[in-house]
Amino acid sequence: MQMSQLVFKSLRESPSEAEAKSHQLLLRAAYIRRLASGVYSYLPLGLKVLSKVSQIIREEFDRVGAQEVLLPALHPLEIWESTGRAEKMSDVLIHVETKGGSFVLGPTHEEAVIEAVHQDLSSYRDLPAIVYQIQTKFRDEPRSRYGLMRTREFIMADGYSFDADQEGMRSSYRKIYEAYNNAFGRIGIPFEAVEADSGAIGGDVNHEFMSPADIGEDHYAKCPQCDYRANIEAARRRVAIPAILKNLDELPEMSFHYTPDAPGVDIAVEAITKLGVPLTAAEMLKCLVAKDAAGNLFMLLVPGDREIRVPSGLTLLLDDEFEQFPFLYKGFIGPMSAQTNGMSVIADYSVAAKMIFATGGNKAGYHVSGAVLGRDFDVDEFQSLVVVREGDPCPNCGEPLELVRSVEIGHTFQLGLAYSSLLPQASFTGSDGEQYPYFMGCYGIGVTRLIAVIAEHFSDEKGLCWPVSVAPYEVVVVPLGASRSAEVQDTAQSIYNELLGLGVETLIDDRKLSPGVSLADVDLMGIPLEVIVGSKSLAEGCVEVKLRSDGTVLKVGLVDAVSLVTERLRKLK
RNA sequence: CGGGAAGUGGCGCAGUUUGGCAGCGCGCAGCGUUCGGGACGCUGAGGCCGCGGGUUCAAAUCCCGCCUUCCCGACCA
Repeated sequence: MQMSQLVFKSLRESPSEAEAKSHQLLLRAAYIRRLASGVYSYLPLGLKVLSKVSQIIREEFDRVGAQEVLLPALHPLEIWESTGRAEKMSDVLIHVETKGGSFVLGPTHEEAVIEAVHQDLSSYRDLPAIVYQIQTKFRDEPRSRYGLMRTREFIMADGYSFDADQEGMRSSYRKIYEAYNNAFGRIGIPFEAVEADSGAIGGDVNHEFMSPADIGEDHYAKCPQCDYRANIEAARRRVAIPAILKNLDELPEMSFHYTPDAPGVDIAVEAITKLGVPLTAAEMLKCLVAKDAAGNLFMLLVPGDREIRVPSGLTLLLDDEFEQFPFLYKGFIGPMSAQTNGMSVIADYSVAAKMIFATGGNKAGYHVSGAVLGRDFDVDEFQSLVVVREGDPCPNCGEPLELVRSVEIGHTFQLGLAYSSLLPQASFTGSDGEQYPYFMGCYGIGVTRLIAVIAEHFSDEKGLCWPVSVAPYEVVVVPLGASRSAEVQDTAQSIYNELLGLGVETLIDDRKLSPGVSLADVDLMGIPLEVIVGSKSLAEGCVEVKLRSDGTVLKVGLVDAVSLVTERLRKLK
């Protein structure tokens, strides 16, 4: 490709809207252009990268036996109503009214894929099957940001597996897990698979693939000692529970304190301390009330200095929901007699370790101190209920955990029967002639987000710096002063032709520009290998081969130039 | 949805305080001189100053309303 023909013009300064490095560079080097907030066009260079990333993912899906399909982006509203997700995911759904009825733009494709394949997977003989697509998704993000990082329209590679039983599902899951590791490995970015929370999609075991990055919006806990890795939303910590519990008889009585204007933990601690009972936030019991889908109430107990991690399946009560329960005094809730009021009590393990707490008095304006586990309140179940912090003990080995800022680039779910149990058509006939629901899995890679992550990771002060696996071109030939020197012109042209002839994806900067501009543009663009042809080195019978990633330049004789380039390319791959 | 900042030629910005010819740098077009790391001279094109209303002899500038964009937070398969 001749750069004079390429739809490309670099920007010397980045548009003020761009904050993240990847966003700035992708705009400056003419890979993408913004159409609206969180909506981007891919220019020729951007599309080349997108195609390469997609192709790697495609090959790895294919390698484990998944079959590519293409599902619609436009979904009849009814299929979303059929699983209740028109309601559940209403925040992100973009609605489209047409002469033919109400539609939504697909943010994900569980319903659509079932509609697409269930006729063809109607017998146990048809299973297992994995299909995938690489397609545009639409989500009405409340806050798109960081260029391709979080957008309202983005491309995802999403796979769906269909199995006859749980063991089959696990086996399909392992295949995709492997495919993901291979795909991210080929691209060459750092990543780790971590245990994850299943969130709104629901289901059983799942993993997130995280890539550490400064612009990451997620954190995961990592144990430096063992292989424990978990998303902050799923991470647990170890709590040591003393073997000998305190003797109840020797403990102080529970006493009430009048703390009228002290609903939160911090001000309650202050108020109670002022009343002559010194206290820290850690000695306070934070009591939150949540409900499950069936409307059952749960009281969740964590130490006052910790943030709660709400178990999946539960949601905290909203303000107006509190009013439905006269025994709940918001800001003054305590665990005493929770069971009598129909609540199950779930406490963090650390509650069992400490046993004595100050907490809400279950009366407006009152707190208590000296509430003792097993005497003044009871716990139905202990769990790890707090959001882990840097330094918390690893649940496996007890070493202090580290928190890593990262970007979610992929997610794999074992859905089990979560969707197939809701949709009668999501079933097959077993060998006994009965109908059974599919055991499903679903898997997603944010392809366009990946581009942002790659750009973020592979860039320096000069610009982008793509790994060969996804670079828009492998080599760029840069003649310096070609308009003044027929020799430079001819040499560059013949190297270019020769590389093209060998099937190397090559670009030549045939624009009539001064050398500084040309070299700066080419660096900004981030092509892995630059072949610089100038009169100075030509006088010695040489050209220069520059490795963009580390800036090293190798002078090489004319006759060896092409073979050196192809050899270096081979090494880089 | 809450808090903050900003919208002036393709990009970056000044001008708004104190109303009075719409400017600068980059980019773009032409000519010439340059030429191994974003060169220079001359000439030129390109603007509904986000949109709508109001005040005024006069509005980029003051007032009211709206829209858009970005940042922080809430949210997030």
